[in-house]
Amino acid sequence: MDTLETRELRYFVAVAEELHFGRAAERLGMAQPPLSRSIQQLERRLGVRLLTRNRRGVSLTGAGEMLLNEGRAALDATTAAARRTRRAGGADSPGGPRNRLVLAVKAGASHELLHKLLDAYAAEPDAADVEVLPSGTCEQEGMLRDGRADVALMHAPFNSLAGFDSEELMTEGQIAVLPAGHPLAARRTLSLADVSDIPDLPLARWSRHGAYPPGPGPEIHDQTQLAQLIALGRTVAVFPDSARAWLWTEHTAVPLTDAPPVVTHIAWPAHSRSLALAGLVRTATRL
Amino acid sequence: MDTLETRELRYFVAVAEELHFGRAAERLGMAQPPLSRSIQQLERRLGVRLLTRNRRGVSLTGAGEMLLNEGRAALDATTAAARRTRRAGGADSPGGPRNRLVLAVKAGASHELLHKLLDAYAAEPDAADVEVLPSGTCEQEGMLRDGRADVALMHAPFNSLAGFDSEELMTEGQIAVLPAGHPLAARRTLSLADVSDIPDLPLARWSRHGAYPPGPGPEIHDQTQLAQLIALGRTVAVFPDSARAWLWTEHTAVPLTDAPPVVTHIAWPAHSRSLALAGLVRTATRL
DNA sequence: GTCCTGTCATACCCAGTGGGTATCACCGAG
DNA sequence: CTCGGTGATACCCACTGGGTATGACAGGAC
Repeated sequence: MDTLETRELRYFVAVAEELHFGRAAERLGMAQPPLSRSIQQLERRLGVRLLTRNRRGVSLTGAGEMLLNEGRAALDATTAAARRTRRAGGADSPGGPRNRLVLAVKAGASHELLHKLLDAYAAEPDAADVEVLPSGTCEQEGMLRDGRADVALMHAPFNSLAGFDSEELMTEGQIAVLPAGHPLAARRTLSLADVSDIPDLPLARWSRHGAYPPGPGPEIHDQTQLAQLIALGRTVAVFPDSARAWLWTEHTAVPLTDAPPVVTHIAWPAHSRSLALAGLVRTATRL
Repeated sequence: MDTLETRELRYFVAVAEELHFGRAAERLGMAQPPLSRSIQQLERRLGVRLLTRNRRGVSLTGAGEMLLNEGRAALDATTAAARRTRRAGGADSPGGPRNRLVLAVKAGASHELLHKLLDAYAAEPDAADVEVLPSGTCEQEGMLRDGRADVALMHAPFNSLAGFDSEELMTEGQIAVLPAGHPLAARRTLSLADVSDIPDLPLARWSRHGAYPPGPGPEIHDQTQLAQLIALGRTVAVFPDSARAWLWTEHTAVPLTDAPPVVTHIAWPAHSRSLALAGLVRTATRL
């Protein structure tokens, strides 16, 4: 009577994202009429109009925006439940596979902390198997939310820790990475203003969801590309201190005086009760 | 194929909580056989054993524990989606009802901050209607999670802020509330050790989920009861400073030197995107 | 051992409904 | 006006979620 079914949420989110019943139905692998009817039933049961069907397409009402947002969260929680349950399965038989723990880390982030963590944890008695899952730019949050990962290394202020439990692991300053020959590379320190506005070295633009923000800088989608472009003297980048580990000889690192410090946290879903996770966190905070 | 339905989660959580198919079925308002079958289907689809059916009853496997925990979170998120969407409905027509915002507060907590907040927010242009929802001991978390509330005033370290976004509003010390005539009431300050072990004034035991922790103190379930018992010289209590507002003449408040400070936060679900909520939070942080 | 009891699983049936196809009603663009 | 494209309606069917009756099995009483 008043309990929303997962299917209904999936349908509504599809329609709300596409703002088009036909495309949404196609995405869902079904025909358009039953989808229309389903959404109507949903609106009736909630007693709320979710969409305004005007000539030429559909738009969201306030309640629709709310359901899109809350529904995504609920769907994530549901798929997370399925994923984590599957992952926990089979770990019951005493001689069987051990618990597994999926740790999401930013691809290309400092390996030093990660290595120390994994080594220290593996030495613990009853340690679970840790699978390291490299994630794209700031994708750790989504991975924790929908259960692809159980725990993540996050970097404030780039990742938002909102909605997770976390412990602080490390704080570091930031550096500008410049082509070795560039005049600014001779400076002992720089400010953000210095590097954000170098005429011949525009800041690179990272790919976000397949699109690029506007600007003069080159378009990149991975760190190697960026390193290459810096080495070629085409751009400059700002990184946490620990990025020094992968610099090339063609690169020069200069500390930034006014860049916000980068704080690495270990974060996990607040409701988690996994013993293996607790062990990993304990190990991490002791490092 | 791999998407868990809300119904399945509800069924499984019921069985996992009751550890008994018959009682779970009764609670769900259905017969036992379809429930059994449903759980079997769920196990097949997840490819994981969730329950061990041994002689005389049922127990949870590791995967079952995981699904109980994650499933509860998912169910909460789903009912929250429904509740919040219903609440947001009807606020679209320009002359219609305004947005409503449900604020959960600890029943009996300081009204001063709350009053200031409500007054200041009501003065804002485009302020939503704020419905204040008094909640039992530490129940604000559940209310935020399942959508009965949109935002809450929480008091660290009693409430856990894990899983929510929050802003700090106020910090206060704690006081011991003693019967006015008691010898210790003459002291200028006390320590926690002083009040936790007064032979003639055992600390009261709050009702939690209908049960009481063991101990010598009287059993209580609301603040008035407690005030009464203190006034009668039967017990002592520890409260935040702001509790001074409701003390009786038969009560004496003595500051505690070593009690952890109580920090009042305003907290909300991390994924929330409500404008009304943002306004309330903005008002609160400006107080 | 034989009951009896309490538990979950199986067998079978039925109705409700989710999904499909065909079609309509509507609106804006030419 | 017609046409293309949208969402809604009408109608049908198969599937499956739920019900009842019953089975299988383990413990406890004796």
